[in-house]
Parts: sequence; C-alpha cells; structure tokens
Amino acid sequence: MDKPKDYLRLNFTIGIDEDLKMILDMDPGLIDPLPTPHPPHPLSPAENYLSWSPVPPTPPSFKTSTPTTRTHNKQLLMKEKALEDSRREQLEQQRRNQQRQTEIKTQEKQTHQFLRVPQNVGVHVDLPPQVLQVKTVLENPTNYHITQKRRRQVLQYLDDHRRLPQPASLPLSHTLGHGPLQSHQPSQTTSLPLQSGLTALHPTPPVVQATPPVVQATPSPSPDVAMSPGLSSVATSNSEAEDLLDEINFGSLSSDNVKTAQSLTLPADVDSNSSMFLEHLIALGSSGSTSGLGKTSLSCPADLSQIKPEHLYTEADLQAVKDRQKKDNHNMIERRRRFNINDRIKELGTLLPKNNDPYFEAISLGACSSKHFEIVRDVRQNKGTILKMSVAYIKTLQHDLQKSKKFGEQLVSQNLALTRRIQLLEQSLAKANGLEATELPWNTSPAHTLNNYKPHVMLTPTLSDSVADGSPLSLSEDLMDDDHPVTGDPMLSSPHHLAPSPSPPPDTSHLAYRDDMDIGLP
Amino acid sequence: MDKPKDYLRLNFTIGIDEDLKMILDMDPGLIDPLPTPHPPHPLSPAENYLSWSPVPPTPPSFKTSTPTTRTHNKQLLMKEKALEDSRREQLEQQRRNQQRQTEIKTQEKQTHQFLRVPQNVGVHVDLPPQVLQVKTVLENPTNYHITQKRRRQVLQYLDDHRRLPQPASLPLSHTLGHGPLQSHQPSQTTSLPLQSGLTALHPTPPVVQATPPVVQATPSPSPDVAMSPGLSSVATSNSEAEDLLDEINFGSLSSDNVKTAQSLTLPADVDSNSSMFLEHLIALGSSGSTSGLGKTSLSCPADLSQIKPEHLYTEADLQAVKDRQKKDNHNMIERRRRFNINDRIKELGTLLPKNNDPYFEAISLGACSSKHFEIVRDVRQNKGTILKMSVAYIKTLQHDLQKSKKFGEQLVSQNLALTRRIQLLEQSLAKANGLEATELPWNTSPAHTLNNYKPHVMLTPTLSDSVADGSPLSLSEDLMDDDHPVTGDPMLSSPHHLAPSPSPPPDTSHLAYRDDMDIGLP
DNA sequence: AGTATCACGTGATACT
DNA sequence: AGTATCACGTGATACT
Repeated sequence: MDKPKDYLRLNFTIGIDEDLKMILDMDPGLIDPLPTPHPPHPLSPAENYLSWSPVPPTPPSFKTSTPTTRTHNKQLLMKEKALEDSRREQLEQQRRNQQRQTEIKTQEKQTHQFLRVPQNVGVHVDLPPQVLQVKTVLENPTNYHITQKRRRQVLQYLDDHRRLPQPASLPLSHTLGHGPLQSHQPSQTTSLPLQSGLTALHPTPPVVQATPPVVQATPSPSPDVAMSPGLSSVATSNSEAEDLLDEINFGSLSSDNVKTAQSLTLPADVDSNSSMFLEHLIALGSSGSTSGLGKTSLSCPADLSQIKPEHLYTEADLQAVKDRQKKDNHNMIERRRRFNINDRIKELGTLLPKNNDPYFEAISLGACSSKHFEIVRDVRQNKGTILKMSVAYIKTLQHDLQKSKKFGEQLVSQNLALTRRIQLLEQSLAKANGLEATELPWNTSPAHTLNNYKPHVMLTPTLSDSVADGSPLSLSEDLMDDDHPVTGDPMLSSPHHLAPSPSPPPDTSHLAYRDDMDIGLP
Repeated sequence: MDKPKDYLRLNFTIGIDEDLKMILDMDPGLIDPLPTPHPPHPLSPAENYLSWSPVPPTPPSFKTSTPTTRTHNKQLLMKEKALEDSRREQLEQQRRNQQRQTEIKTQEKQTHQFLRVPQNVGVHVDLPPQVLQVKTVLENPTNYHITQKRRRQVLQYLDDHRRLPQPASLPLSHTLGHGPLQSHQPSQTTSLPLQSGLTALHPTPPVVQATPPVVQATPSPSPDVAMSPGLSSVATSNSEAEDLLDEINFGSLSSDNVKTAQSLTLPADVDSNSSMFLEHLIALGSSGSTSGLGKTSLSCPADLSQIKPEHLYTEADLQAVKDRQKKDNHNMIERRRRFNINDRIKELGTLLPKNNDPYFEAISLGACSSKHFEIVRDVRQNKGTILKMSVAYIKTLQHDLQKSKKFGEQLVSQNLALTRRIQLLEQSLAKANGLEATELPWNTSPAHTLNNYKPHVMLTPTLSDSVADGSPLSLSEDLMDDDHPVTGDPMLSSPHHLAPSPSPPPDTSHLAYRDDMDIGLP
C-alpha cells in the first residue's frame, strides 16, 4: 500500500508475458505520419504507458480496429526486422491504445461478462489438491491473447495440481486433458509466484516512464507440465493475478471451493519451482533497466510446502523451459504472420469502393449475391467479404482499365484521323483560296496548340507498345510511371483515395494535358 | 481376407469422420465448367470413389493446390446452402482429387516421413494400462485434418487410459494434458472399436459406387473424456487404424511397448463403451444406403473387459456426445470459413499480374521490397505476399484507371475541339469555294463516319457524369455496363484474364468504335 | 537450429 | 439454439 509498490510493479513488469513482449517487439513501427482523426497522442511513451493502465482488457476485434494508417507502418517496417530495437514497444503500445480506444464498447461488455465477481474483493481459490492464491482488484488492463493464454495455463495448472498431488482417483471432472504427450516429465506442481509483491496494491504511475520496462529477453519460465501460470503470462502489473483468479472463478470450476477473502495475504503453499522459475526469469531478463530489483524480490517467495524433492529440477525443468521458450517463439512468429495477413485484409477493405461509390453497386452485385443490399455498409467488414469484394473489385478494375484503354486508343486513332482531315482541309482550303480565312476558325477553338504535334505524340507510346508486347495493359503502364509512388507511400491508403480529383473539369477545352501526361517523351 | 471385406468396408464408411463428412457436405459445387489442364474425370462418382482410395494422405497445402476454377464454384455455391444435398460429395471429392493429384510430391515426402514403420507389418501397441490394437497396411488415403484430429484423439485416448485405470502415480510422462476442465465426467476408458472388421484386409472397390456411402447424420460418437478415437475419426476405410497406429508408433511414445505383430488379430480388451458408441453411431447414421449392416457389425465387438459399471453411460456420455457434436459442428463452420478465406486469397493470387507482365514490376516494387527479385515467381504464393501484392495491384489499377480516364477525357475534349475545327474548316472551305474539292480528303481518311456525331456522343456521358458526382471513376462505370458479367461468371477467373485482347490493333484507323462502346445512348 | 509457412481445432463472441 | 465471426496456440512442414 505504501512504498514498495513501484518496486513490485517493476518486478512484475519484468515478468511480463513473453508473448506480449514479442508482440511489442514484433511491430517496429515508426510514428504515424498521417493525421488520424482520433490521435491519442501516440508519440509520448509516458502517456502511452499511462493510458495503458486504466483501460480494461479488450479482445483485438477485427471489425473495430482502426484500419488505415497502422497497416502501412506495419507493412513497411515488418520487412526490416533487423534494426528494430527501441521503438517497437512504442508502436505496439500505440497500436494497442488505438485498438483499446476504439473498442470501448465491446470491451465493456466483455469485462462485465468476465469479471462478475464483486470488484475489489480478493478471492481465494483452493484447488482441491493444491492451493492457488491470488487476489482480484481488477483495475489494470490486459488484452485478449493474454487472457486466453492465461486461462489455458490456469486450466492446465489446475489439472496438473489435481492430477499430481492426489493421484488416487480423479473422480469425476478434469480428466479430459488431451495435452501433448511428447513432453517427458511430470516435473512439478508450481503455484503462483505472485505473493512476493502483493503487499502493494494501489495504482500509481511507474517510476520509469520514458523507457517502458520491457526487457528484451524472453524468459518463458513455465514448463509444459507445471505451467506456473501467473508468472509466465502475467502482464504489465500485478493485477493480472486478479484477472487470472477471476477467470478461475468464472471458469468451469465448481464455485464451492472459491472462498472470497480480502486479499493481500501471502499464500503459504508455494513450491520451490516458482523460485527456480523466477531465478531463470531474472537471469534471462537481467538486461532491463531495473536490473537490481529482481534478485531481491526473488528471495522473497522461497517458502516451499510441496512434496517434490529438489533433484528433478535441473533435469526436467530446464528442458521444459527450453521447450516452452521454443513454443513461445513459434507462437510469436505465427502471431506476426497472422497480424500481417489480417492487416493486409484490412488494408484491402480500405481500398474497396465505398457504399456511395458508383463502383460499389457492380462489385457488390458481383461479390455479394445482393441480399441484405441495404445494409451493405455493415457487411463490408469481415474477412470473407473483404476478400470477396476485393476479387470483384480487381476484376472490375481490370476490365474497366482495359476498356478505358481501348477507348483511349480509339480516341487516339480518331484524333489522328481528325488531324489528318484537318490537315487535308487546311491544305485544300489553302489550296483553294490562297491565304484568306485561315485565321477564322483558329481563334474560336481553344485547343489550337495541340492539333499539330499531339496525335503524333500520343500514338507513339500507346499503339506501338500495345503492338510490341501484345498486352492491353501497356497503355496504362506507360501512364503510371510519372508521379504515383506505388513503392511504399503510406499516404495512398487513405479511404478517400478514390476521389482525389483536385480539379473537376467542367470546361474541358483547356485541360492541362501536357502537365499530367508526359508519357514517353524525352 | 475374403468375403466380409466389403461388408466391413461399408461399415467403416458409415463410421467416417464427421469432419470429413462435413467437409464433403460443406462445398456443394457443381461440376467444373472450365477445361482444366489436368481433369481427373471429376464427373464420375464411382471413379472418384475409386481414385479416392489409392492415394496416400496429403496435407491440404496452400501452395500446391489448383487455385483457378475451384474457388469460383465454391464462392458461387456457398451462398446457397439451402438446396445442396446430392452433389456435395462430388465436388468435395473432386476437390480433394485435384489437391491430391497436384500434391503428389509433397505427399510422398510426407508419407515417407510419417510412416517410417515397415510397411504392411501390423504393429501392436500396448498402452501401459490399456491395450490399443490396430494394424497397419498403409494403402488407403486420408487427409491432413483427419490425421491431425486422429492424432489428437489418440493422444487423448492414451492419456485417459493412462490416467484412469492406473491412478497411482503417473511417474514421469504424459501428465501435461491441459484439456478443458468444463466437461463433467471422467466417464470411461474406451478402446478402439475397430476389431470387428479387421479380419478383412485387401483393398477392393466397394460395392456401391454410384452413391458414395456417406450418410448425412453426424454421429460424432466420442465424448470429451473417453474419446474412442478410432471410431470417431476413422476415415473411408479400415486402413485408418493403421495410420493411427503409425502415428502412435511415430509419436512421442516410448517404443519399448510397441511390439510388431502380423495383424488381423482381434484384440481382446474392448470395453463396453465402444459398443455403446457404435450403437449411437448407427442410430444416428441410419439414413444411409447401407442401413442393415450396422446392427450386425454392432454386435460383434461386444466383449467387455473393463471395470466400469453400466449406469454411467446415459447420464454422462449423452452429454458428452452432444457436446462433441456441437464442437464438431462448430469445427465444420470454422473450416468452411477458413476454406472460403483461403480460396479467396488464392483467387486473388490468380488475378495478380504475372511475372512477365509489365504490371508486375511496379507492383512487386511496391509490395515486396525488391529483395529476391529474381525468384519472385516463387514468392507469389503465400498468403501474405498475395495480399500484399493485391493491395499494391489495386492501388496501381485505381491510379491507372484514373489516369486513363483523365486521358480519355482530354482526348474527348481534343476530339471535340478538332471536330469543331473541322466543322469550321468545312464551313470556311465551303464558303470559300462553293462545292469544289470537299471530297478530296474525305476518301483518304477511313474514319469519316464518326466525325460528325461521335464527339457529341462521347462527351455526353463522360463529362456530365464526372461533373455530376465528382467521382473520377464515373467514366469507366459507364464503360462497364455492357458486356462484362461481374455478377458471378466463373470464366473470368482464368489466369489469362489479363490478356484477353482477341484483336491486337495494328491499324487503328478502322476500329469498331460503335460496336464496343455503346455508352449512354438510347 | 532458426525462421518461416500452413491447416487445424477451440473458446469467446455476436447476431438470429 | 443456430450460425456466423474472430484470434489464438499448436504441430507439421519447408527452407536457411
């Protein structure tokens, strides 16, 4: 409640879930260059760290995340995974902040569903064989995958505790644990190593703000069998244990062995594995800014009330730790790939024509089978529909571009013919009556400057190239090599990319032709 | 080995994996209308059923499946899930045949890696508490998800067998089963109910060929706890048990309790749950064509050597069966969604410009960061790259279409100006010298028929619409409403869609303008 | 061994 | 309750 709170907070920030840390490391994005409509001050890491805290956990819903500018940063920066060290957590926290800010509604629903235990009341759960003591204050945030993983780890932990120390009967429940059999040790039962810092509770801003206390190493202290769920998946603060216990309470356990107690009580049943895992964690994560703190907190929870001897630790737990680390690394890679794919799909969703677009009707007619045609705005965001409409949109664009090019070619040939006819007319007119009256139509037509050289210019790149390679797309390929930077301009992903026409051409006579279409000319 | 083989085969075809059946039901596609380069006679269900058999199991790899025509069938027919009953298994088997034919290479590698037990040698595995007897002949096919599910079920089965009948210590391994705790019964240990038909081995074509013996009901007989893995996930023939045992042998089990035996031996340790599950299966799947066979084979394996009484079956197993059914249904839905998304991505991959395309350079420059630029052909197929290039391609197409339309507008205005000038020239020429010499340039220009009314026609839809809604895409929106059926034409998904130009225009003077561009005219 | 890819099943969740 | 959506973790697999 008083001083050692910050200390404790840093300690648990070291013990952050390695998945979360890998997510933070995963996306080394720079600061968003585009002015977003809702910029939550994404530049200040201190404010990020502060705003990280008071928001409840949210699932990263696909539909409600801000899709526009984040994907570009990600796609640009995912290619260069080599020189990404310091600004990773900035982008990720900004990303999570955006997601959290835009998902207040759903998260409230979820938290109300999840944490239906009375708030600020410590709950004390005794698993039938083992005791798993945590408390709930429920103020600090977490996110979806941490929730998922923690839940699974808690279940596994409970299963292990149920199976191992009471190997007698396993009478009715929890017998369907179909975990992978290829891990070779039952190892040990580990309890939550959280009790060392549970004396401090109330949330204050952490001491170090400019450097978010995420260490680089991935400790992953939980083995396959005895998972030690609180340590390996605990998030930015000690309130993770509360969520963990909330999930235990909310979960499939029978509620008779849940006794609520005003928390802050040190659990008595902590086996020695927790200290070993803590030691491993500190040894791995000793590169952080809060280096000296780990060892002192390490010695704190070293009371062991278990039945297991000490000789099994080095042989089995080390393999388990290594296995867990490998698996977590794999999970991080897979999560990175998943995020990449999802962000691409979201980006495709931003590129699609909007509902009021003239393109939308044809595409949605082609993609969706015109049912629920009134509420198509809603159907635009899910992955299947986005991909469906992307396919239809690409087809439409290809077809229209082809048509437009053919149209342009025909116009070019028409222009050529007309110019020839004009030349002939001028010739005949000049031949007919010397030099009189040639200036009469010249002044009325404003496009007089281009009737001599322009058809020659336009015909040269379009038709010759179209004949050269046989592709009908060659005209627009010539068209696109002047200004539009396809090679990674994040500005182009704006949803209003479809209508950037700065000058609507009401009077078509004096269109700036040479300014925009400098194709093929030296 | 002799007569009851077909009988047995039908029996196990009834007991097909419900996931596989749902996959078969999932995709109610018509016959492929496009002439594929490798058509494996997809119309005959008898041949499908025959060709189904001799191919080894293959994982449905994303990269090596034929992407073109299948996705369209799927996308068209997935919308109407109401009237799909008879032709489902045809499409799905055709689909699987295509996948299997195109993935011979990878599957050979996989099978060599998986089935490294000596072939045609029956392996007899005794799990430490229970006995799990199957045999291996390894000739009939299966697929990836069946393999996965079977493996998991076998592991769970082994775990349950290990935990339940010997609840003493669980000394070292297999203790990390972290299954969901919310199932409420330990229920019973079930062994493989496969021994009833293992007397017949050699593969012959089944009796019923025109109707693939897939029943409509989803039995899903395995509860959460005691899974009975062989029955719930056994595939089209009894050789599934061999793969199952191969996986057991290949898996993480210690090989000391694997004793190879020339198979065909009926296992003696079959508990009563298998018969109960078989009965439930037959009761659920009694709508099939081979209705009378189930009951006779049901009575065969009814020897029970277990410890459990009978009164637990109705209360717990029924809930377990219902739960399993629900879960399988959910899995089917999720698998359908996954296939949909993956097929869309594959379709996007077919729509992308090819390597030799003039578009490819700019897109791949924009998408990939120009590393491995020589082997870009290989990098084109994975989901991330396809989506990346799709985003870049859509941007390029949008930009090019916009440019092309602007170009067309300028040409139109030029045409208008030229036409006005021609009119003025003709006026002045006619005014100058009566009626002489007007036929001279008229004959040299072949495009003489369109210089009077055409600029008026073209200017009307393009410019007015462009001014009307302010969208620069309105020109091509007018262009596309004549011939190209975006509304679900599966022919358009050909990889050569980009170059369908049937007539390369070398002489542009006599292009059939009015035939192609009948826009906006009544 | 590291770093990818993929399909899969599963729980949470939403809308009907 | 049914039918969807989603993210997630995991094992298999491939290429380095």
